[in-house]
Amino acid sequence: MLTIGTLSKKTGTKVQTIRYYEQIGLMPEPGRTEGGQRRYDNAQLDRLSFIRHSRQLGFSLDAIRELLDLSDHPNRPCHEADAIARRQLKQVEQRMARLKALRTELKRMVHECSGGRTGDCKVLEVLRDHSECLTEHEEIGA
Amino acid sequence: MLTIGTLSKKTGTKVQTIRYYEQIGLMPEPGRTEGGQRRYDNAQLDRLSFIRHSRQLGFSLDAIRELLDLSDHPNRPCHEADAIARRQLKQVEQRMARLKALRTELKRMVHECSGGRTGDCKVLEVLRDHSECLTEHEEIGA
DNA sequence: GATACATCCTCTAGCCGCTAGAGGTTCAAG
DNA sequence: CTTGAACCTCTAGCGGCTAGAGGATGTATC
Repeated sequence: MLTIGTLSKKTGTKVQTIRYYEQIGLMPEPGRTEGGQRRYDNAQLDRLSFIRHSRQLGFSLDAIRELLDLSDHPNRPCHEADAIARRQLKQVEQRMARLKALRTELKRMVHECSGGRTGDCKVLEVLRDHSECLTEHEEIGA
Repeated sequence: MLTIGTLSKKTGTKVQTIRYYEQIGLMPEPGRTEGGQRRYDNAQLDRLSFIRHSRQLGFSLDAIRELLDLSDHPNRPCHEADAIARRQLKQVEQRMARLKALRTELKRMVHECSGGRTGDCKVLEVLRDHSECLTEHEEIGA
């Protein structure tokens, strides 16, 4: 049986985060000692590893909830899991495309800065005037 | 003089967001009508455009605060603005590198899914077992 | 058995950058 | 003078944690 601290170290998850996952129902309520401290078993270690690994791959907690559910039912068809992963892949690709455009613009800004006064600074000038940009980059979130 | 709604449309910023920027001191307090409604001038329109454009390029509100401050003092040397932009560029490049690794992994997962039962699903298998991954992808945030 | 002290507990509040909604007021057109 | 769109303030919520207060427990050592 593992304490929350041990689980924390083994999975690289902060103690508070583990408790948070329990609170939102992503991790099950573990057993407790007489004094009320949490004790975990290996199934729970595996579950947390799954969650963490999924987070590292960028899945949202909601997506992970679905994936865990699928993982808990090995006889269901797996196209749903596949769909979730494809969705995630698509998102990653969209974000990459956006970042690529941003990088281009930032590089140009930085290269053109001649190191004089802020009044003539190309960086600030570009920020002031979107029409100096080569690309559109409308979306802000994500 | 512009109403907040007009300013909103001109800059593509939601009304609440404009008020939020005022609240956190990023936008100055505008003039008011007798009845208490906000009225903006062109300087404020420019400022908001600057903010929005910077956001589109991924700058944090804190970074934008610095940039605005620099922009307000045209006689200072501009290496600070340059440094902020370089920092931002670096961040973008790091995020791109991370996303690239994620994309590789996700692609592999999706390609290897044979469409059977979840019990044999490659997607779920990879999530269960990090050692099946080709790349490390440790960081979660950002 | 006492003591020390690391780890655990719950609870609340905060981070970023907004966004939504309730409930009420003002402005401008007709 | 009435309508109704747009405005006002205020509070609370999103995701995904993170930090800290203030107190209880567990384990190793004497």
